[in-house]
Amino acid sequence: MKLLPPAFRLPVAATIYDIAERANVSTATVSRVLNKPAEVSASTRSRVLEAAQELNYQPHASAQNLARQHTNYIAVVAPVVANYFYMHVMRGIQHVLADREYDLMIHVPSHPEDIDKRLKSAIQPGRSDGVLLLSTPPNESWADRIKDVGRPTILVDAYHPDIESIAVDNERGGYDATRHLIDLGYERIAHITADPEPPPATQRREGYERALREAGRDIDPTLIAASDALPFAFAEKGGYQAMQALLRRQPRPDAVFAASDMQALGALDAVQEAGLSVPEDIAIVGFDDTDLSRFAGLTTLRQPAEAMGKRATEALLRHIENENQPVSSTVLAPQLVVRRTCGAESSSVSANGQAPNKPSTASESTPPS
Amino acid sequence: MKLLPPAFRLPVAATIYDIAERANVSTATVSRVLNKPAEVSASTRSRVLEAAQELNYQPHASAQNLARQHTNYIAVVAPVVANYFYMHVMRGIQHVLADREYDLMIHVPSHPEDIDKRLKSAIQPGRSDGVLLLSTPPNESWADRIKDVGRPTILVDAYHPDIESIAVDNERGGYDATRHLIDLGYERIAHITADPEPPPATQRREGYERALREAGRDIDPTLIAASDALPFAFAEKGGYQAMQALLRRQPRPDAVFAASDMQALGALDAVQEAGLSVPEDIAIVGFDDTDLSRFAGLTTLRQPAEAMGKRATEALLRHIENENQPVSSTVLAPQLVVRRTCGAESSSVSANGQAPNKPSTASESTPPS
DNA sequence: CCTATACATGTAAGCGCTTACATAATGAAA
DNA sequence: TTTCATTATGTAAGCGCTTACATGTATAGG
Repeated sequence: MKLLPPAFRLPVAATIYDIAERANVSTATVSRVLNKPAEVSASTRSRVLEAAQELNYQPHASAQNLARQHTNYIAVVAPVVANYFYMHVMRGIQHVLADREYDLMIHVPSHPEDIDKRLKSAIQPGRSDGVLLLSTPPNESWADRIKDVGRPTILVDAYHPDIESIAVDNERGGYDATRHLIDLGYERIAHITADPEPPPATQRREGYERALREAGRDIDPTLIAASDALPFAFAEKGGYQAMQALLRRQPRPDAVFAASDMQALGALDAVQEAGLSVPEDIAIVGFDDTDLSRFAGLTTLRQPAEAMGKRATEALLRHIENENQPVSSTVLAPQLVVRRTCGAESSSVSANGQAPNKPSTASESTPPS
Repeated sequence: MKLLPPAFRLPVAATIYDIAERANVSTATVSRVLNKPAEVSASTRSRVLEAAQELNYQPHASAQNLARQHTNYIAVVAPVVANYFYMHVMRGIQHVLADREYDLMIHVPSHPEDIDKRLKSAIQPGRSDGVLLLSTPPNESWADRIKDVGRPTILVDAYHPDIESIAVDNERGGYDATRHLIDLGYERIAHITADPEPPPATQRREGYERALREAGRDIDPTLIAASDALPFAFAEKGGYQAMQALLRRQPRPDAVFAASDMQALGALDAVQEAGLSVPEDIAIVGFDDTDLSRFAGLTTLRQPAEAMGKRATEALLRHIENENQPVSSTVLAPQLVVRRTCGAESSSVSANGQAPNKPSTASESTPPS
């Protein structure tokens, strides 16, 4: 080991070769004491450990990944980062990964065309051991690709028959939301969705329509407003614009079910800006139940985001760690959270608008694949 | 290439060897067409490309990382995921990374003792090309370690003389918040912090104290409430508990400056729960300006989180891509955002509690290091 | 026609680690 | 003492890619 003055010593990390030399053993032995210490005698083990200590050794992750044929990385692709729903899903993911030796890699497309690039990256060989696709339903071509590559993959808030998935029952949520509004006596119930309409939005709309039909009402297409889905379908701005359109209808709707909380919040803004009040003039129900909704007093359908993240990650690890798990798709029931904006203000509501806990209606099913 | 029936073909990815064989060239040539296509003749280039196409080739990331001696990964370590401030910082990071070929790795400690493990992982050889430390001030030992390892590192919302950093002027923010309350005529201005107190909280408290002193008032230690910092110092629960304590003081404080918006929101809850109202009985000012605050009508000091993420990432890339950048530390001025909870309701306020845009007081300085 | 030059491709040595297999050393059984 | 396990260690071949260098081939200049 030739010494150079500190200023000129490049910060080049020690390798197992350095340790081997210093401890007078082969690199194989070094590797063994680091990975399966039981297989090496106590005396050389301590000699090696000491050398490693002195050299401040840290294994080179890429080299390990290459040699071991796995990375201990989990890739997640999500449409956006700064969003309450994904944030909570991430918390769930992070929660189960905390005790395990996996690191999290996150891929977020910067625009819709970027999705392909991100997906490709996520399933690229040597990049991750498994991938979590949040609100990113794969088309057939991608589904094939995923199966071909054989990289364990779980869909969250999306569905495909051949890939394990976990999602909320969106149709039911849409139904429950609308039904709630009907029961409260609203007459002209509008709906806010996005265009193009992501699959979950479609299902929510279908639930909305079913509730209306079941109540013997016609579906008035002029009461369904689809806002521009870019950059993110469920964003606040879309709800704001869609609501503005709805306010121009004659007669005006007296209630709105928005496909997301962010849209609902945008709608709320638009209503108030028009000098009307919620829920007196127009009632609003959202979908998601982000923290924001609590503060805004939004009535909404709760998606158990954190739980979804947790369960998805557990499923993913199961697939990574034992081959040949059957693929299952589980659907969670969303839960109606009644707050201020629907005008159902019957029971007392706590300071922050949180409704008293309703009996849980959550249920789930894991249909055979 | 021996063919097996599909069911038995393990999904083993094609390598450059497969391509080389199929295109009748050496692996060096394959690598060249993939990386520096200009150096190879058009005819063999297309032959290779075709073979790659047919084999559905994707390079093995770990192998590339090992051979190239860099990963194109950026590691970020943040104390929590599900938090509005970090979410926005992340958005900034993601935004600048979008066009570049870097992927994001995120490390979040599951509890305070876990930080070491995460930091170690973040700077481990072969794991990232650079690291962003959010609200994670390194102690001396870690600072040394980081310098030794030579991995480019940027501190966000933290400071260390030897490491590039970007943060808001917390002392000034604390001063401005308190000053605002003083100017509005409040007499007994309390403060909510955390215990142990993270450095930014200390600075905010110092600003609070300076404003008080400057106004010729005494600092009443019974008006400074420090809540339990776990699991996350700036969390809602802490503010709630601290506020409960403050409400027991005689005479009661008539205003509170909380070290974070989440704490402020918790405090707001506590006040309302006690049957008092904001701002009539007690005024509240927070720090951060998350979206939550907008909906809650919270007066607060805005930290430009997204901009911080952006600039930190740009700085990081600068360090990664050209050696020997000088280390600089930049501090941004926080900006007072007046809303409902401080009782300054002079000007009209838009529907969601957003104050009309004040002239920006933002400024910044980049002291020589 | 010979040589110098440029360009295209191949050879092989890494990058830092893991691991199957071979070898050596030790002690117990015969 | 010889033999056979058993255990500890070393040897070397990968993992899949990149790249310095060597070699080969075509082209232009003399």
